[in-house]
Amino acid sequence: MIEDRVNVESCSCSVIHEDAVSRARDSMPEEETLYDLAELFKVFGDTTRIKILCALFESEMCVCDIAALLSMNQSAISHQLRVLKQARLVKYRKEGKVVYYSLDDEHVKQIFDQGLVHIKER
Amino acid sequence: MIEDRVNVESCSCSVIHEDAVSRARDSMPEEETLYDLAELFKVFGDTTRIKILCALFESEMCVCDIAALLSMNQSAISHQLRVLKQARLVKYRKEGKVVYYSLDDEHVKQIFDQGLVHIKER
DNA sequence: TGAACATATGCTTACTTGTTCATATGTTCA
DNA sequence: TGAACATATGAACAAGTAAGCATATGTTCA
Repeated sequence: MIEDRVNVESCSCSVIHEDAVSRARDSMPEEETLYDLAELFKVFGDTTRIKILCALFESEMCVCDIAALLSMNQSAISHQLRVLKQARLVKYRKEGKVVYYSLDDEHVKQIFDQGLVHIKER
Repeated sequence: MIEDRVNVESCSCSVIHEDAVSRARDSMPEEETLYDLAELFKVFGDTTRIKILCALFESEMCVCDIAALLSMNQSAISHQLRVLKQARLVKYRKEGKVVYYSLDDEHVKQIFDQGLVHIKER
């Protein structure tokens, strides 16, 4: 062996701690899981959506209510509710022409609260 | 009163459930808190950063190790570590020219795990 | 001191994303 | 049926962002 350090393509530098790297590689969840996880947190990563979730902690609400609460137009809220719905963070029920949104899941609040704990300390 | 429904500016529709809206308004954390929370989750909302955090669950690592592990170049990792550092999710120690990064906080894993629980069910 | 190396950073580019506007869908009620 | 209304959605635009390149900083060691 001419080189005893492994050069990985698209990385200009060499592995310093082989053991740590391979342990990390072994413990790493599969690609898809990590992707889904990032997608989930991405949904939490917007002020409008955070506010919507926060509002729904209190009670179910229709689109108009949320729009009024946040002083935003109905379309913007509707678009964001779609994102939340796709992430299975909210569910809805229809009553005539009114659509009521509520939390789909108890984890939502737990994730939210864990985040709060982090930003609150210091 | 000619109108008994409140029309809020920049919202084309009217409040349907006054009580729910005002309750939500009262329970809503202050603007800054919600903003910070969204910023925090935004940091979790990227596959590269998720992978970096995941690697650091196992042990501290230097920039080159992480770059090799993720098959990405050193610059990209360094940029992302900066973001993680600013969000106080990772800390670092220097040993000569090598910089070792590790988790700053126990919440990181708890937030991570809560997210995992959500995506794993169904 | 100077070469080698680990890391950081400014700039640029390609891509993503939140919001708005206009309009479509679907429901109620006179 | 048709007007009024709640919601959804497609297109367009502006703002934000991740990654790469080039280079700067700072450390070690001969």
